[in-house]
Amino acid sequence: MSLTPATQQGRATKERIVRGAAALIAERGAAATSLDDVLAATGASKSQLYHYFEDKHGLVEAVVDHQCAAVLGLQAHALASVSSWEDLERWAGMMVAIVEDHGARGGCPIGTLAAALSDTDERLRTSLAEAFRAWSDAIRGALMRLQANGLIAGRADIESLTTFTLSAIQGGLLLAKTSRDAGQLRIALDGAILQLRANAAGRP
Amino acid sequence: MSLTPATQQGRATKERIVRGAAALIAERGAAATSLDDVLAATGASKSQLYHYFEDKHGLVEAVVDHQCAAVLGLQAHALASVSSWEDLERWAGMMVAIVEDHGARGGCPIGTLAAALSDTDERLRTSLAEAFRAWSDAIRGALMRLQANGLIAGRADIESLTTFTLSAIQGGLLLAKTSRDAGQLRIALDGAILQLRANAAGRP
DNA sequence: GCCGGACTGGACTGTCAAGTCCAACCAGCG
DNA sequence: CGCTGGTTGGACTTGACAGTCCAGTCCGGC
Repeated sequence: MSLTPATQQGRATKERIVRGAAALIAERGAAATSLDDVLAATGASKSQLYHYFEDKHGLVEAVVDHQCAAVLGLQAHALASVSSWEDLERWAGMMVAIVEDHGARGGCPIGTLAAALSDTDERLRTSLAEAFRAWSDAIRGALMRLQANGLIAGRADIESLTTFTLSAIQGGLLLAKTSRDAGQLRIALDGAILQLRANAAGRP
Repeated sequence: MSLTPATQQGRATKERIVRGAAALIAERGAAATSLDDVLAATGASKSQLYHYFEDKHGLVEAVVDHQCAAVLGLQAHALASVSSWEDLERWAGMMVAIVEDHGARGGCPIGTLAAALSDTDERLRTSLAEAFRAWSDAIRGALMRLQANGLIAGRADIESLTTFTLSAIQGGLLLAKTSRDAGQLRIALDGAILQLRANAAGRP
């Protein structure tokens, strides 16, 4: 259980620690990130860290929540404006561009955390599972909008298509990061979109 | 660079250490596995470990190679016997069954290692990327067999379908492990197969 | 001004894990 | 038998890291 800061200053400090820790953990993993590393990177002191977080585990929890919120914020926003095939292509292009900009390193922060922490900590696993569920919700929303616009057939199994799309995203990100080639993500997303289009409503 | 044992006894010892370490690392991750844990689990001593491996990093390399070989052996074998849609369905069923048997924990050993180590160590990243490439080869082989049997159209883009299939596998495994629900893998694989069937050769 | 609580700096401690070292052990072989 | 080289047991050293503690500082309210 982490303490909620009472002052503006305290909030800033806690925020700074979480952001710094999130950056370090994203690039080297939670286990390989020491508290001293976080302290050095953020210019905070031991007592500040332990003032706001129970222990290292508490910090990691905060980082997980932070990353989930960040990724979901971006995805929910981007997917919320999808209501045509062109929009969907644009969204896919954005995903690939982001990965390319990072030199195809890191992949999806949530995916990486999920792979590493799901088997280690039950509480974190459920947080991550929840994040994937929320991401699914955003995708489902977009698909239903396409359906409402008559682009996807009414009888299509939206639920399965949603899960399938998310798995293509995650798998594509993992392959891209491992092979350092954003093209793998491109192929995975194109494949997923092709699948969606296969469910296109027939001409009226 | 790890030393190759000169005697039968030495070979057995090294093998025992790698297998034990692989099991521990698969369930808790490389960073969370101490050498003492490995020693305790295998009944080996410090000097044995350092006799056969340079250091911990060397052991992890050996474990990565071992896991890649194990998974690929299984996959290459299972995919080599695929030459009809029924075979492919059977293969998918096997994958889901394996995951279910493990209580949807752990996911793909290669995928988990890739997520954790790709950003940490370049040598390991290339090993993992190589493993994915070999896995792709096995998938491509199966698809080309389907194509040769007239089940997939000659003009289909086998290369993209291969990458797409692998990304569905990995994404499905990650979602399954995070949500502790093998059904997510089932959906991902069904989706991939549906996509392949969409490329079915037209009736002659 | 001054009191109390939120916040901060940083020294300190205990634990644990990586890696070293050496004294053995156990073949096979001359 | 005694030597040699591969192998083994386990104590020991060293360093890093999580977590503790206390002496403060800062700031709003009275």
